[in-house]
Amino acid sequence: MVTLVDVARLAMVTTATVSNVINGKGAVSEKTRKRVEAAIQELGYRPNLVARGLARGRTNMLALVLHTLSNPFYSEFAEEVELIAWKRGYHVLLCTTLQKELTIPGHMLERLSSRLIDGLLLTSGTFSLKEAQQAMERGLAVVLYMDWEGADPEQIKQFPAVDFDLFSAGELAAAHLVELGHRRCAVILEMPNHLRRLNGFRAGLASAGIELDADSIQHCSKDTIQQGYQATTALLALPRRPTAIFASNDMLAIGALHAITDHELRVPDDISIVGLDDNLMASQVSPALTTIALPKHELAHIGIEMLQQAIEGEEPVGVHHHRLVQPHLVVRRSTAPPPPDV
Amino acid sequence: MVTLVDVARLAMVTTATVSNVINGKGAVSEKTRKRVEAAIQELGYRPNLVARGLARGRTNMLALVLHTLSNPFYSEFAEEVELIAWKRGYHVLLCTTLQKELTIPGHMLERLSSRLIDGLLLTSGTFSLKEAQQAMERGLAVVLYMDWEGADPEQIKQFPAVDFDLFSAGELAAAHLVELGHRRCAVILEMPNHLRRLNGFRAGLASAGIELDADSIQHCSKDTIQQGYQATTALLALPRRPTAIFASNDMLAIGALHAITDHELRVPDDISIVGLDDNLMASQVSPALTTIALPKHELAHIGIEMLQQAIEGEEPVGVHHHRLVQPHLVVRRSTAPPPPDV
DNA sequence: CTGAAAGCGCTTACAG
DNA sequence: CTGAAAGCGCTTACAG
Repeated sequence: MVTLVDVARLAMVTTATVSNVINGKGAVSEKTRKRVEAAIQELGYRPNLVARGLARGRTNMLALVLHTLSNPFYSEFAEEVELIAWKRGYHVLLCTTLQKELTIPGHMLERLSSRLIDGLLLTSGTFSLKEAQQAMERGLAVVLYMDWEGADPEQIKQFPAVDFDLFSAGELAAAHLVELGHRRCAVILEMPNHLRRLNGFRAGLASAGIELDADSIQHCSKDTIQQGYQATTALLALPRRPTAIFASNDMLAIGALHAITDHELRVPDDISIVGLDDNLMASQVSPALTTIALPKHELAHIGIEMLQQAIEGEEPVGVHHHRLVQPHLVVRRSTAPPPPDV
Repeated sequence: MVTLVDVARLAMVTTATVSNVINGKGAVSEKTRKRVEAAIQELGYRPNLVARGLARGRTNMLALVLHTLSNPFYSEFAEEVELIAWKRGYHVLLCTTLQKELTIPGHMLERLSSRLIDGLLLTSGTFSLKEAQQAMERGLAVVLYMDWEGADPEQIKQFPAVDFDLFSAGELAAAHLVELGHRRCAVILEMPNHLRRLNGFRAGLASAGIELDADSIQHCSKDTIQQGYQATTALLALPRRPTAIFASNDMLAIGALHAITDHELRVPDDISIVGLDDNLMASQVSPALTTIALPKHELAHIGIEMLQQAIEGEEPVGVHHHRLVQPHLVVRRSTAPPPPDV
């Protein structure tokens, strides 16, 4: 292994100087800089990042903590995060918590707080805020990503956080359906996590004077096609069938699509569907799904930016601002005006 | 930050002894061990993994290099890898190459070869074997994961490698359809990557005396629902419509499902479908997909085991064995005997 | 502009 | 069984 010392020796300077040219700091004369660079080239020198990490007290690694990667939403998001982090010179450690729940809680956090990483990107459903607090106390920068609405607002304030404006997402869905002329709308949603979406949807309908019946709200426990299928089957059995369904997630919406088709009804002719998320499958199913797109790239970007600020200590402690990313409507083929005969 | 020195001071021993009790090596008397453990508890000491990494020349981190996470197959696999690595005390760095193709090739590999990680899990479609070779020369352990069949066999031999037996997967699909009584079969597959699956399928049919017509093979360039839809649409337009379709991937199979349904035909009454992969969606679509399951867990497990051996230098250089993981048939509702009137 | 030196927090032979 | 010491490969004030 060729080290700084080897380079220094060949270039006939001290390691401090080599370090300076590599990091572009300190004043180095043009002449010795050239000499050092030549030596680096000749020896094929690559800095040892572990040694650098120890000396600097910073490793340029982040951990992304997710519940699971088996939901397209999260895996697309993870890929996005990794790309953005990469561009800024960070590596990202992947941490998935779902399958590990049986092991000692906190064990994971301990390993992560052992100076290996500079910061933590935390999505909800993984660690508790109390655990996050502990991580911060051990000197880790922490940013909250997504869906922490259920938590105590006082605690949330302790952290920088980014999220989608999901209330607004619900409103957008309602506005679209109202504009098409629907009045009998139903909702299938994952509870309790998707409450904001429901509230937004309800508010959107309300502003057009439409109410949402209690029996036209179907709860699911997971964001799967299957649960969407079942929930929709229940809706189709209603005495007054809805003309439009808002699904709080694209997976649920796809399940709704299947259920409706299997019941010999047509989307959007008989029933319209609006999803939420705009995952990769949304545009591929048939008919392509009208959905509320959540700009993952933007969320990932802002989150990493905030984390970087926290790492560099620019963030005034205890006064963390929270940011919301705005969703937007993507109209495809699963929505249309309600059938005339209803 | 509390360090080894602090612990040593409190326990009134030297750092070597503290290190020994933490790592459970060297003989330490029961009495001092207790004292050291008490000191660790009292101070809340956590070893600095970066310092340890530098001293040991090993970081207990792996990198998983994937083309993308946006295919459920890969994201499920990644989650599996992370879990297994975790249990063995490794962290995994996520590296996705798809969106980075425009940046300088090899740049990524350079960063990864900077002593940050002990080993590389490489799937195909990411780095070239030449680049992998360079990584090995820089002292990185490398294991090849999946789908390297297109590469030069002489080069492959340089690496330990695991893969699914995809020829056998194709055979299984054929055997199942033959057993149900199908004789007019079609294939949709991603080319050129899925050649082994096709060959296996063909061989399976051949052993029952059935041939595969050239026009009943549809190529796709990507594993997406949409491409499966289009390929199937083409098959449905054939003068002699097939009674069964083998899709080389579940996403394609799901696309086939949609296409058939949209053409007012029924699965499996009119046409049977067999997928390949058994991703999370396979059981959720309607009808649930009969498919050839690729045991990802087993592949992940073996791969990490091989990598660990390579890291620990137990693997004799240049004599790497390759392992194949056997797939199996999962029968669900998308296959049935062919319709009687055909 | 360059060098000599201490330090980051561990581990690992080697004495005793 | 325990200690004294060197070493892992960098970075960072501080002199000069």
